[in-house]
Amino acid sequence: MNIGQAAAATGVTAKRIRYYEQIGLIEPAGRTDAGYRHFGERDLHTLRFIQSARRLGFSMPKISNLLALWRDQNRSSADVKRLAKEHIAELELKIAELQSMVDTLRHLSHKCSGDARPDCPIIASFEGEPS
Amino acid sequence: MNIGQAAAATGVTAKRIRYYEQIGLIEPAGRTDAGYRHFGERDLHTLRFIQSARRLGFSMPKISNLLALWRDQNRSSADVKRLAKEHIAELELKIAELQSMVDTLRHLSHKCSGDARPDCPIIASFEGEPS
DNA sequence: GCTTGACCTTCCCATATTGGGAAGGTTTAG
DNA sequence: CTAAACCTTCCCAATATGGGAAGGTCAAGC
Repeated sequence: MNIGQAAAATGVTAKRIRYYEQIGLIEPAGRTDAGYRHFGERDLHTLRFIQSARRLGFSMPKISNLLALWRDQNRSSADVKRLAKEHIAELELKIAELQSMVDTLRHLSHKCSGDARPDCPIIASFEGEPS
Repeated sequence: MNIGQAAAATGVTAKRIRYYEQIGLIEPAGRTDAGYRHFGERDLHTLRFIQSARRLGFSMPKISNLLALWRDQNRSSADVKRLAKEHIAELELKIAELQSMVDTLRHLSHKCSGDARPDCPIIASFEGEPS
């Protein structure tokens, strides 16, 4: 199976597969005599694993950790759970930051008449002291 | 006032001030005979404006729009409010994505025993069909 | 007046994670 | 055999910023 077929089978684009190989996230794929990469079931499995983790917002280094645990038959589920909890904490921190922005903007927006006049508390707040 | 003092006065690093000038977000600063940039109150005001908008998560192109409205005495507050609302919508979309990740991870994490055994629903879910 | 340290300048490189595309080789179907 | 559809590597792009090098300038102390 060549890279295009592997991409179609896993949802990971060919570009990304090459990139993952380049940064060492995955093992270099085997090559045909002509230099084409070829992928087996095991490779597809790994790519699907990466795709799943990526959808949950894990960064490349974290995915690398998860892959290592995945391959480690002697892992403890506690290790996996810890990584997951750390990631949850980071996501929630980010959410809180974004929510704080939304709250501020909603508040300002609520006070803005939104008509043809130029006066606007949103713009005005940007002029004020850096809070 | 030179760039270091302007940075201290506004919270925008010297590096960022130069970058903002380079991409055309702000007007090129005046120069001394020796080539040093110098900044006046008006410049500081602009930098503080940018800093405020940045803290609310606006991207550079959006800040550019906001600056244009700020300088436009004939703006309508409706225009500002529209930009704000669009930005709120984007932030909330991002929040929803992150929250969805958190929910999934919490669910998986809840089912993970987190002990010394290797079995882990989190890892297992990454192996499954790409949902 | 000179030295020294703290500034300033521009230029290049790096980040993380892709996507786009060019130039050129390979495979496959007709 | 040809044409299309692949594949390869390499370079450039994006965001918004930081780091650092090489070199010029300014201000303070001696």
